[in-house]
Amino acid sequence: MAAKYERIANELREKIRSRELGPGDQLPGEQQLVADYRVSLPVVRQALDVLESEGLVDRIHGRGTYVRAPRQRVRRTPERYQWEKDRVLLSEAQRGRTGATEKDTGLTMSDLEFSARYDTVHADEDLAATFKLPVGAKLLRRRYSTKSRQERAPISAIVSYLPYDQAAENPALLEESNEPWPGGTQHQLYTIGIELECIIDHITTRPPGPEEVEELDLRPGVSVFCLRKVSVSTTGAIVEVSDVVLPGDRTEFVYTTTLAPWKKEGQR
Amino acid sequence: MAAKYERIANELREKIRSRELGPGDQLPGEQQLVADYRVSLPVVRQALDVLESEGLVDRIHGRGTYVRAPRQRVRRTPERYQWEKDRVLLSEAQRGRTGATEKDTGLTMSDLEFSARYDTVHADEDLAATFKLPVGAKLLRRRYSTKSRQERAPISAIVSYLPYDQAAENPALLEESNEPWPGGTQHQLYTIGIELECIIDHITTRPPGPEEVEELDLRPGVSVFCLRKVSVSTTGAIVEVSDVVLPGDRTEFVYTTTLAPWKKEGQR
DNA sequence: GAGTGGTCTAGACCACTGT
DNA sequence: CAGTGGTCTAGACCACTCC
Repeated sequence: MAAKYERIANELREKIRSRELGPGDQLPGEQQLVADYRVSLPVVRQALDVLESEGLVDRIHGRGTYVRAPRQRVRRTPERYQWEKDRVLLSEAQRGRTGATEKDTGLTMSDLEFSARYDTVHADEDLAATFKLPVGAKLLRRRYSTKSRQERAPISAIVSYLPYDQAAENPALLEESNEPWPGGTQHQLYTIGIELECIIDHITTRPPGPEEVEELDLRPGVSVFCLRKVSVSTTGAIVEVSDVVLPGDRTEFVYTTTLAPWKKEGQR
Repeated sequence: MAAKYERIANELREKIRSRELGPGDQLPGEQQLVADYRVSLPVVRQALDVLESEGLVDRIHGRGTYVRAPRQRVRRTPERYQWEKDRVLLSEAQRGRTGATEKDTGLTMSDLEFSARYDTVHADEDLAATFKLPVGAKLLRRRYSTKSRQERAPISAIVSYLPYDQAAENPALLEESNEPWPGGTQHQLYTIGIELECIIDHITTRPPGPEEVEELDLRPGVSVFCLRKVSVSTTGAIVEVSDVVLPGDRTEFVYTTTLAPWKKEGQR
């Protein structure tokens, strides 16, 4: 009852799972499969479409179809937030020496190409709800892009929002030409008297749009992580919201929850 | 230079993004598009394949192609871990009354269909590294499935691993017939003298296999979240590892990181 | 039954990668 | 150059949904 393309996909998938075809191995050519299974070319291609969308194979034009190897994931932990906060109180020279991206990647400042674009937008329903501001509230939008100079590997694309009136308290914060700001956003907030109490991470996943496939160099079938970072000040106000899009096959989030001890004895 | 199917996909995508076609709206039929764009049927279908894999449209056999509406996401926060820990010290009657799944969903015990299967496996490289045990170490594997009795909606599929020798200290823990255990895993660990110090969540995403598409009722293009939960006892030992697979379009993780205050004054 | 999407054939021609 | 995947045509027939 199963469709022919499903049968072919199933058999090839089984060979991959059983390691008969290991990572990096080449699959039979399309014409070979046409002959093996006595079907037409589009059917074979449809079967390979399935495997590609499951992330099992890579198709390389002019070379062949290969079993995809799992990718090395970059770990992202919330420890960076405390690290960033502690850095705010250092001298400007110390703050300028290195940023959070360098800490993550181990690259130095000179390896990185950094760009920032500022503009103002009005809060849509979603942002308004997150900020607990009315729809249409004026926001400063800051878009950051960091790339490695060597490889054309894009490291991250970040969109950050600040309530406009809050940012305007220090006019220097409205100028994109001041980027990269030594000490980052937490230091920028510090210049207008804001200390962060906590940061709330919201993690979702979704398929990428075509721009993101281009930008993040994603293979077919790979989803992206969306991290929405909500920063809360010690006064309880929501002072920044930022959205980070990360490649789903190269990222891992790690969060540790410490539990309060039982009051009474509980050991045997 | 763009392929015909890409042009069609781009135009339709633009209509969806601009809200000219809103969630739930029907797209033109395939034959209609064939006529509109003067291309063959497979080209139109290829364009729709693209939009489907981007999660923008649903294709319903015999009815039509519709703009997909975003799904309501279920929030998952680590507060449940503390809640589970506190519950361990309650009486058996109190523990039996409700479990973590009910807390999440608001459903009652009688609405839920619970099943558990136990067996033993040997640690592969991945599990061995997580447990910090040698490869091949004996593990008790416990697979849980919880479904709502009304809808055929599967709520979660969980695989949990315990070091076998550790679990064997209380023979009752080796019997799947004792499930559902009042008070859950943390109470089970309590019976062998283990108190949890912290739980470490590792979050990744990947495309689903065909079984998961079936099991979780996933639409094409939707990835799954994989949550690996590592439980550490107060003695520093890794006492449980569990893997949870969640639908990527219906799940959101929320983690709050509280930051230590600056020692000196930092307000203006 | 009318309308819709799902599968399949048999072939053509183009574009990219390697030697 | 040979070998490989990428795009496309012009049809045929089946399967599902709704009236």
